[in-house]
Amino acid sequence: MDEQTHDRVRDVIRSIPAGQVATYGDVAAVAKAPSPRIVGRILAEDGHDLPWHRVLRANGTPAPHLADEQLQLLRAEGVAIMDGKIDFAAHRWEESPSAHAEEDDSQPGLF
DNA sequence: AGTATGACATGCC
DNA sequence: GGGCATGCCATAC
Repeated sequence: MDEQTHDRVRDVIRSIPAGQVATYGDVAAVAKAPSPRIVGRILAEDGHDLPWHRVLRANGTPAPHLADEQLQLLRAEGVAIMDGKIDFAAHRWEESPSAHAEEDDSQPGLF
């Protein structure tokens, strides 16, 4: 598996500031993951150390089993919850790939 | 070794 | 608005 993608996804999620949220698709896009599914899988595998609660679905609603924890954690960070759903318009994390811009092509040391 | 599934997203009908 | 199919990778059986 690609450690780079794996690491990038974790890095991106860690880059999400408190009080803001992002969708799997956004994280996948910023982390340059081949598919948003990878993001969900990485969270399930190695996301225990990451603010996984800041990652939501495109609908603004987390997974059914996690939704309860999600909403509480997010609300604790100051996120506005609209009837069990996150207010995207108010807390959508601005994908700033350039902000942490790692090398994308790069063969480190191969230059 | 192959099939099914999972913290998903997107396109089409 | 809801259901079906596809892309992708790892784990479980």
